[in-house]
Amino acid sequence: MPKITITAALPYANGPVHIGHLAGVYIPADICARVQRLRGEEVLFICGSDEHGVPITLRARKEGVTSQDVVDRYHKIIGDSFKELGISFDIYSRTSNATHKELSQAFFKNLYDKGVFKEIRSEQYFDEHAGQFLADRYIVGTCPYCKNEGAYGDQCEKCGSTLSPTELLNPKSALSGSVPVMRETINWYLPLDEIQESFLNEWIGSKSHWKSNVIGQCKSWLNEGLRPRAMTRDLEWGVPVPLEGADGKVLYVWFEAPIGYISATKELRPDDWEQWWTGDSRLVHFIGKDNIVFHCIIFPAMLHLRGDGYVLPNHVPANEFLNLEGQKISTSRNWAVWLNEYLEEMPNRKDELRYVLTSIAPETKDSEFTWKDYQTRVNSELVGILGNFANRVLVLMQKYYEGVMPVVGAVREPFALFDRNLAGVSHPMVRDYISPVVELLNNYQFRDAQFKMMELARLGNKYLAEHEPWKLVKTDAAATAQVLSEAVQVLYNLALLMEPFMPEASERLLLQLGAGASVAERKLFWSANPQGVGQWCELAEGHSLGAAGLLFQKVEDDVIESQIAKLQATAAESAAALGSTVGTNDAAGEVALGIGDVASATVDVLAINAIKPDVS
RNA sequence: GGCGAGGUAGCUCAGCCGGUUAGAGCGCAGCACUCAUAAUGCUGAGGUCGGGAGUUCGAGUCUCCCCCUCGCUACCA
Repeated sequence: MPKITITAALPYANGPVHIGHLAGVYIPADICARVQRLRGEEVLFICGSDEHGVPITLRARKEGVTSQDVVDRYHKIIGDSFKELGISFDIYSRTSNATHKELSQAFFKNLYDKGVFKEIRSEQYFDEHAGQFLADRYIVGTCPYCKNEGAYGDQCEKCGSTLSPTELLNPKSALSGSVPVMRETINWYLPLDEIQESFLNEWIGSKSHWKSNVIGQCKSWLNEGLRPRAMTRDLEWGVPVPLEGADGKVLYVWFEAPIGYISATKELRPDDWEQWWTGDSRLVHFIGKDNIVFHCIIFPAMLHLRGDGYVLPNHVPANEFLNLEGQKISTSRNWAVWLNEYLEEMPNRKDELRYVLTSIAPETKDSEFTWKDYQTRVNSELVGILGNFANRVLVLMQKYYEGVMPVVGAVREPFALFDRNLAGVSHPMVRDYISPVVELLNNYQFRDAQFKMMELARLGNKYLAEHEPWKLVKTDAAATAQVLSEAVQVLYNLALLMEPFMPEASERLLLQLGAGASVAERKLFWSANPQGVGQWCELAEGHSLGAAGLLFQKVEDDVIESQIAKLQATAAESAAALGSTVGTNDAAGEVALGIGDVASATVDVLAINAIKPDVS
């Protein structure tokens, strides 16, 4: 049986995690990891903070602290909030630790010794004030085409032209505002062009089962023809290039960060980590659409060139972006719902967030989160359909049988929910509900899988409405026992089926059913036969149910209103702050960041412009 | 600008190797029920499937053109 390595994009330690990240990456990845564990697969779920790169140094400079201070702060905030939400990473590591430094340097050295890299000398802009080379993005000047004065060294946002820094008129450093000078430098490039024909075209071509957005993006790059890409940068903050005479150079973040998946595995399993990366192992990357190219082209290219049996990704189910109240999520404009704040302000509503974000997951296109929709989904689906079904069943059971599963004599057809002559995968409930959920999960269709799960709750409500045990109890004791008993079994299986989506609510419900949550029973449910399709599980006659309680609480209007008000207030505040710093030129400062940045987290470059350079 | 992904009911989204009356949830209207957090169940209204042209016996579904949104565009991550 192959091992399964599931990775979730490393969040960039430049800000907290928001609902866009969760909906696109961490919740689907968590559901996937939980399902595999329940099925008894050998799975590792790997993540950690991505702590290098220019934007972190800029934030540190802006705040007058060290880069390490910045990443320490966000690593803690991000890690704690993931843990509290119940994202079940086997490890949440970070790229500033020693294991990672050592392993990524070794990886680079290995490729270097194989003669993989091209050594290329080039002239780059250098900021003498700030004492560092400038990434194209951090050179600001006038666009040669449209004369926009706020154009970046790589692109003019106004007219959309792709630029190179030397084309900019009046170039200035976004760090210090000073005029940069050209300096010669040397960097090591990954020869993507050389392996396009021999490897990448065919490899990508073999991935016809991948999502259209992922394939499309890859083909777009391949069609253009790949070019060598620099794997080192002239920067202080990062993993030093492990070569003589490479002082002041670090590994490119996109070289080193994906290796973070491997180093985190090594940190977790020092003795057998290699089996997860070079053995009989399947690799799945959960990411947002903005880093498809890095996970589908560059990292696979690195692994391929490394050879040594390294596995290539089996699947990269990248998602699109989540919008918030009709607008793109934006860190610089503070237009986001931050996980750490949600957890504080909406206590005991973790599964509600998981549920809502799964039901609107941007699996095929950008999708939309609104607080009103959140309220509706919680109130009408979790409270109204699921919680209510659980509550009606449990209350009726207490009322009529004091919570003890009644003896059901001969099953009478008119009151039966399903044909008891069918078993295993042919069992009607398995065939119509459990198998489809499993199949959708196997297919990475988490939204549909969760919806199908909810249909079982709808079925339960319908079954009660059809047979009306509260009426039946007055005329037909045997039929009442049968109907309520079957309703309990539906609820029990529903509780098991809920687990990957809403682990805490599942646990609560199992407790109310007096079923605890034995591992054996879960395994039976999730992997009872070779297809990996679950088995219908039943509570025995005489079994005592636990105490009934409400599974979910309604979300009141005032809670929603205050969240919306907060969002608008903080956005207005941040707009005012930006406006005062950079005048009218505010919208130009958006730079998307982060390996895990699935929804346009941004930093304001021009605001940094106003900060005194630290020349010491 | 180039490339890629989208544009389907009031809202949020399915459907798209072309094939009978285009689906779901929410919202809305009516009915039923009263075990349940006024929850649930049933029925119904509601769409010229972004616009235009074409291929076809037949087009949300294929082709071409146009409009709009989002992403990528190689030194942001």
